[in-house]
Amino acid sequence: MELNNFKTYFLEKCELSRDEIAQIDHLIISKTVEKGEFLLKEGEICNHSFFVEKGLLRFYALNEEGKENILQFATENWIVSDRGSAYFQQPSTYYIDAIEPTTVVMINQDFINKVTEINPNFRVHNERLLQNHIRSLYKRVSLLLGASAKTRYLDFIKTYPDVTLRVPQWMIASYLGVTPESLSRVRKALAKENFKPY
Amino acid sequence: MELNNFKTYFLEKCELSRDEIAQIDHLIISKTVEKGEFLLKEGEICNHSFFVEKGLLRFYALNEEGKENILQFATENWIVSDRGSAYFQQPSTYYIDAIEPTTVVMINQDFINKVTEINPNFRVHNERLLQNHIRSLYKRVSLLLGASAKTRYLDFIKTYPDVTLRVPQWMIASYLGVTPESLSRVRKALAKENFKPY
DNA sequence: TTTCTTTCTTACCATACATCAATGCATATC
DNA sequence: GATATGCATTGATGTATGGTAAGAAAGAAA
Repeated sequence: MELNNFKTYFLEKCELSRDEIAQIDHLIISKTVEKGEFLLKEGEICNHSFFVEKGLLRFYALNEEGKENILQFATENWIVSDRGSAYFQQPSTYYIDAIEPTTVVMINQDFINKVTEINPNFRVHNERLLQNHIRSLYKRVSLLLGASAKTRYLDFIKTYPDVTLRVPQWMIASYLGVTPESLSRVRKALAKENFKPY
Repeated sequence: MELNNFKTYFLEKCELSRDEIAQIDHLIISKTVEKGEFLLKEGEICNHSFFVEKGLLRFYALNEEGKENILQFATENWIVSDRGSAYFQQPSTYYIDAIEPTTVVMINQDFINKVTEINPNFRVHNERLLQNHIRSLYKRVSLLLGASAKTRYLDFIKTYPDVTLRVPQWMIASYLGVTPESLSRVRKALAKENFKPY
């Protein structure tokens, strides 16, 4: 297994040297899952972060009526995890499954400790990830509080054009907090006003 | 100024000793603002985190139409900040103002560096704050995606009973993403089914 | 007290979005 | 080829919530 995305990520984003990466090579554990397979289910403790080497994951919750609320998608070079579950060692209330056949690198606390030991810069990178995450969540909340389905959809395809093309429409609807039917109508209205995303 | 809440917080939550707190005493800067005064406005870089010693703050954004979307309230012992703005040194898109006359402790990067130096345990505490923050944001997004105004309101008064009693209803409405009128109707319906929060 | 201001409520109507049900249209399976 | 399955669209209708406007209630100020 090559895992080139993962290694490039560490070289460029985390500023590790090739030599440093070689030192942790034996700790890199990857896993391949089929479409529909789960990496995390409600009730489990989420002891890994999943780096998407290839493929597409979704992170979602079930509400009381059993409806899926998609909180996040993750394509190549994204990391997804219920960090809270890992951090507080509490059962997760979320699910992670694969929308496409997907290869992930499984990052656990051991791995993080080791990398931090080799290069303390990794800690800085990790914090940047958290900060970015919070920012995107703030934006998400703002949009959900105030914006129409149309506005939210336009923001989505602008922010995640790659995801837009790879996931079924009903999942985008779930991410936006509307029904698939409503999203279909939003798209129809946009088409009528001659909107071209690409 | 006594700042007992702040010091107790550091003693208990951050596990600093009295001696260690004495060492940073000269770095503790507090500020008192009147009701309606701002601690942060859109366009400014948010170089502080604000620990609420006494009073009540709100953290909000304005949408395109000028409507306030309240993202967070902060009562005694809470910390509020646009950490993203501080971290990336970019102008904030948010506002922080006082709902009650409020005394805050202004925490800047210098302060954080100094405390971390004195007691590395502070870093752990800081990360716990971030993790908790992300968890609460996830929950918020889940509720906004799937739950009715009534459900969101019930969750709010359960999660923040103290805030519920101290802020005007139209601000709770703004936090929930509904109009004050709608919230009033939700409350009426709850009263009719003989709901007692306390 | 009286007045002024802000907040909350209520009534009426409008609208965005949900729900239900039918149809179309691919792609997969037999 | 026929048929099943999953997804997108459409129409009819329902419902939750929004918008407007007015009045009631509660504080704040005079």
